[in-house]
Amino acid sequence: MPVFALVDCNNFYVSCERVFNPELAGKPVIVLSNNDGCAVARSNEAKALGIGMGQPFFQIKPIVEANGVRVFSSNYPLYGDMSNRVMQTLAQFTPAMEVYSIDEAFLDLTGFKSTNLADYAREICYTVTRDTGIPVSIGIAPTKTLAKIANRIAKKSPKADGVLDLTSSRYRDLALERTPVQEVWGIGRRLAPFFTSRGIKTALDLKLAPSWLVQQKMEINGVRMQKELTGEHCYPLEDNPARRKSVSVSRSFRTPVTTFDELSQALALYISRGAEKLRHQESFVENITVYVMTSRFKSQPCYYNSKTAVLPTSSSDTPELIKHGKKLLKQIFQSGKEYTKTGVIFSNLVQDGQVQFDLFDTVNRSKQQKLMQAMDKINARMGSQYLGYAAMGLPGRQPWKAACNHCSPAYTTDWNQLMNVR
DNA sequence: TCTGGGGTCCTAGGACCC
DNA sequence: TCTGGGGTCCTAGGACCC
Repeated sequence: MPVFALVDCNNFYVSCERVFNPELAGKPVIVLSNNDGCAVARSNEAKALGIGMGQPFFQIKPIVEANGVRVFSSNYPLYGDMSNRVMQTLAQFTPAMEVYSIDEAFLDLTGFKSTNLADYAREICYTVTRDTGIPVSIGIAPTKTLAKIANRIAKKSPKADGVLDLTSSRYRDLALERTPVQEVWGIGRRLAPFFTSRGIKTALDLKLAPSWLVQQKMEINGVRMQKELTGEHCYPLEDNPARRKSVSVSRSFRTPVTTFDELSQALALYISRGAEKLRHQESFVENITVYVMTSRFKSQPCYYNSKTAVLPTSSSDTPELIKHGKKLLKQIFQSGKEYTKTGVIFSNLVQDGQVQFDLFDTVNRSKQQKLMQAMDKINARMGSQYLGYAAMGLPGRQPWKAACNHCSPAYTTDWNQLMNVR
């Protein structure tokens, strides 16, 4: 029987802020999404005040002000770096692991029979907190879906106190009974009402539900989910992450943008970020999609338009991609609209050596690549955007740039922002 | 006034081919 | 009057995840 341990950081972004700001302990804290839009991480104290996941900041402002909730803009360089530290610590405890997201990892504990798994998990929790400052919870089970459920209870139940082992089938059904169906991994906001309206309200109900019903609604994924709930594993540990199959970059604007020039500057910046990601994983893009949109929350209908181009020769060259992107943007830009967002999606990625060359290509591609390598090197050392293209507009003169009114310092990734200890 | 961003997988259906 | 069958490939859209 395989054994999976799902390790999940508690209120991860908030915990990262607390590491460098210990006076936040015990206080309500939230971290906002990009552009200071929504609450995407909440301390337990903030949850207790009724602040929901993904709630717009302007809606919760009264609660924030009345209770002295500490607010942070999201600081992804910091969270990314803290995540790496947590993952490195976890790697010491298992022969194989899958980094599932910025704050979660599946550990393969198959064959750790001689060990008391719950004790071992507590040791992991202790070590991660000691070495990184981040508190974690652990759920253990023979399938990933059950490990997710175990983790959720480990986090919530005072009795479990951060660790729950469901490898023995004895308490499994009890755990499933205590798990609302919408909390099951793979049941989202569409499927949940479908099942609850048919009397399938808990994970246990879902496990026992007629398989034809689940299969009819969810196809192959429903079959797998029911099997996983019974303890038969269908999803293996993916310990060798493949390259991304697509790369996208988009941001909401601080205030709506109306001119082509500003829209085009923002797009150029996002394309250059995306091209960096491509080069980082040594991919070249074949299909480039550009889109624009206006607000979804206004009385007039939202305008959304996108256009895709197939490049004659796949590329990861920033200026070349900007040129293509601008051409696409021209085709979908309509004046008189208040744009709130633009973005680029790179799809059909190929690797070096698979690039299909255009017979009539006149570009010196190896020279191009050397230039990009040099630029990436300089930016890695001097800070991103140290070298950029004029097409992005000048730093300090990009009024569309997202709001970040509550940002903490990049404590661990920028020499100029190290912590001062007095 | 103010509502995030980046991914994956799956399927249906159309285009096209023999 | 009456017009096949079986593939593949691609795309758009829908669902989910964090």
